[in-house]
Amino acid sequence: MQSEIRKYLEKHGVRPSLQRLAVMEYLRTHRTHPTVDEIYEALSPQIPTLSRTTVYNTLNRLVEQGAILVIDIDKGNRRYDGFTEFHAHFLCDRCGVLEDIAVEDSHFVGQHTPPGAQIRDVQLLYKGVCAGCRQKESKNIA
Amino acid sequence: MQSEIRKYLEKHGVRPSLQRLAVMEYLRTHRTHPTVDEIYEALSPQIPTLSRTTVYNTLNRLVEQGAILVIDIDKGNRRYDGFTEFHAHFLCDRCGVLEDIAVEDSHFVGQHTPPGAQIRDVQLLYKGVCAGCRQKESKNIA
DNA sequence: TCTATTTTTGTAACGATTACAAAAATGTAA
DNA sequence: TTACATTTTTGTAATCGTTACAAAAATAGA
Repeated sequence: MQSEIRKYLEKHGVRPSLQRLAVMEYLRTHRTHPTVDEIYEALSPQIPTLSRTTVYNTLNRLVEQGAILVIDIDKGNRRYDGFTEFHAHFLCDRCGVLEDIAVEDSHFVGQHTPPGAQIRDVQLLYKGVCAGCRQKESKNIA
Repeated sequence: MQSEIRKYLEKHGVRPSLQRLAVMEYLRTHRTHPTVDEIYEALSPQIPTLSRTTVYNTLNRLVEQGAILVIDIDKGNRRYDGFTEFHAHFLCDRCGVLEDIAVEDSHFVGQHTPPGAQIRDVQLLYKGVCAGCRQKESKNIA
């Protein structure tokens, strides 16, 4: 596990420090698209000296090097995705859960390019209300 | 023109005050996906007493009522879109320009819904470098 | 070991957005 | 019209995620 993460970082030109390994491994083992604070809180017990700034720095570096993706949704906190293969996301407006959606990419990638432009990234986001929140709301009304 | 904007607001349950009409009309006549500040600066000459807070309030209200869309891209400022029919966007990483892209919506809307969820909005964003910025960069290198 | 470079850390600053309360505008009823 | 209630606007202060910065710690190379 750890050695795979190490190779993954090196492949993307990121030196595998303790903190970077921990952040990268967290993203690879938690497909919840966590925020900076969620990552910081989760890793603090293991790395008591960890600083929030380090988490910010690390994530920014990983994004620059193409090792992870940023997802900017709604207001507030940025979220991160350790898996860069093309896939869509579903965001629940109510509880904020953000899920992966498998999508055939042929309809998106390489399509709809403005003349002369070069596309580097395609983001497809579905927004709405998840099954759980719909159930809660229907109970409240009834 | 003005009366159409007025009808549009009323259709969405928003009372057509002077400020709201101005913001809504600005979005319908400038398809540049402006930021709060761009809207504020543009309308200040016409409405000298205009407050930035009013622009924020108005935009939030319009979004709530489904009259306009928010686009959260990268870090920094939120951008607004006065046209709610489905279309994709292209964002230039370099100059920040955000353009509409006409897209056949059959591949997206109503597709890929997680079980039990209700979809309200679909956002498709292409990121890359626009024709103009590519040209500038190739000149700098040569 | 010694030295240069990179990384981490904590604090302070920044900036977009929101909270809040007062002032202004608008609507309604007599 | 007047009086009163409601909505909207406005300006300031607060909030909060993120970044800037400089010192401390860790790491790499000779």
